[in-house]
Amino acid sequence: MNGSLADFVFETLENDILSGVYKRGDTLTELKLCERLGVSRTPVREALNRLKEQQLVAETSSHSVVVRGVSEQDLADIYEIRLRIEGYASHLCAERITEEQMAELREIVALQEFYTERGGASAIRDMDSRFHELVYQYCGSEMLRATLSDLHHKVQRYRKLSVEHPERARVAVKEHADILRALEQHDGNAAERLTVLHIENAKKCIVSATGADNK
Amino acid sequence: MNGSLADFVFETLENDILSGVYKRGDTLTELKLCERLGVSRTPVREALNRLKEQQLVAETSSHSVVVRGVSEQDLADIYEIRLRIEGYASHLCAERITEEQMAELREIVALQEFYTERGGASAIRDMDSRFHELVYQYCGSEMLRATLSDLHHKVQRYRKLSVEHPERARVAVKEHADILRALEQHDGNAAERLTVLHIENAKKCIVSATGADNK
DNA sequence: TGTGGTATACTTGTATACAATTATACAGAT
DNA sequence: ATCTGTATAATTGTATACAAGTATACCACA
Repeated sequence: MNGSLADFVFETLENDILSGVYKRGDTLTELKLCERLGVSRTPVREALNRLKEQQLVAETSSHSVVVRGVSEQDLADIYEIRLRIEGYASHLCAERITEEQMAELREIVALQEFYTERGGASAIRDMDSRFHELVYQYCGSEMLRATLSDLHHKVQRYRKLSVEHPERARVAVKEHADILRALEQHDGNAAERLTVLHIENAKKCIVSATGADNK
Repeated sequence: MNGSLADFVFETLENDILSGVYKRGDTLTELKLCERLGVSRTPVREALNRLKEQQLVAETSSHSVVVRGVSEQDLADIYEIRLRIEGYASHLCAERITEEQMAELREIVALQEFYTERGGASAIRDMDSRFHELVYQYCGSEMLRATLSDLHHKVQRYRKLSVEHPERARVAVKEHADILRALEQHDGNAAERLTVLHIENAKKCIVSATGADNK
């Protein structure tokens, strides 16, 4: 482990919340967490504050912290938001991306193809995440990057728990390759259209897997 | 003052950053802030962490905190994002809003009209904020609420510093009244269209005022 | 049995002490 | 003069002590 204790506590609690160790409505008290994790209150407080910012926990009127989690409805809502802005990010990215940055993206997609053939769920997820994060980064809008990164991160955490869909993985990597080509040609419209399609498909897959629905 | 010291420190630093007391690139050290504000490191650390989450400061590789602020480019980017999702929020709101919630919104718009006639820049801004925040809340999507609230808050902080535009205030309140009517009739499409228009106009105004541009 | 009040324990907010890491300044060598 | 190594100072990470507020349990009383 390399990061700070606050990072460690944050990641532990994040996992515990998303994997159901703590259920929605449970209340977290600093001292009990200290005892369980073997650290002092300072890193625990920092972790709790970060969880608050990320909406994974909420604060009651009397300053106690209760678990909120990410509901299936949240997940559906996140996709609805991404549908409306992630295409724009790809559009900007196509207009602004440099050759050096393109090389990085190509590398990621190649690796993703490799792991999809070879099998390796966590590596596939990693490559998937990195592809999206790089597009967010190279779109040149820091606000867009921060917003999308936050939403994407929430989905990733959720997906980590669900069973992977090998068929979806194969299609997803192909969709990434399509987007890559559009970025390569600096074709903003195509990149946007293909990205929206990609999100729509991802949404369908995860919504049918979890049973969440927006209607 | 009612909130915690951490709140106080956060608000103070937020204002100081946006009003130029601290300029982009300045490095903030905990101890100096403690001395200046007369509090201990604990609330200062919490405030700095919140500023990090909000991208108002950034952390260097060696854990020191440097001011980032909200650039005019950030502002333009925020409007581009809001253009793409705030209409959706209004659409959902129109479909889901209750009569009780409508009453609240009516009250806000009435007050905004009152202050616009009477003059009172800060009250007008307050009502404007509250109108938008209520729509975010009543759209029923917590993810959308959190995302838009964050973006809107960033803009508000920025606007607090710029000179008010009396003409724009008059038009804005009229646009709110139009949106209100669409919500009243549960007409999602109209609410969406009018909201996009509202954001477009707000963007034009603030972009021309600050000189920021997206092209 | 139910209600109100008080003492107690619990929990969070804040300050501070200590440890570990990182930056700075200065002396000596080349 | 510049570079390098080391000692020192500055800064952050973590733990803990103390204060203030909040909830809880228990008892007296109606």
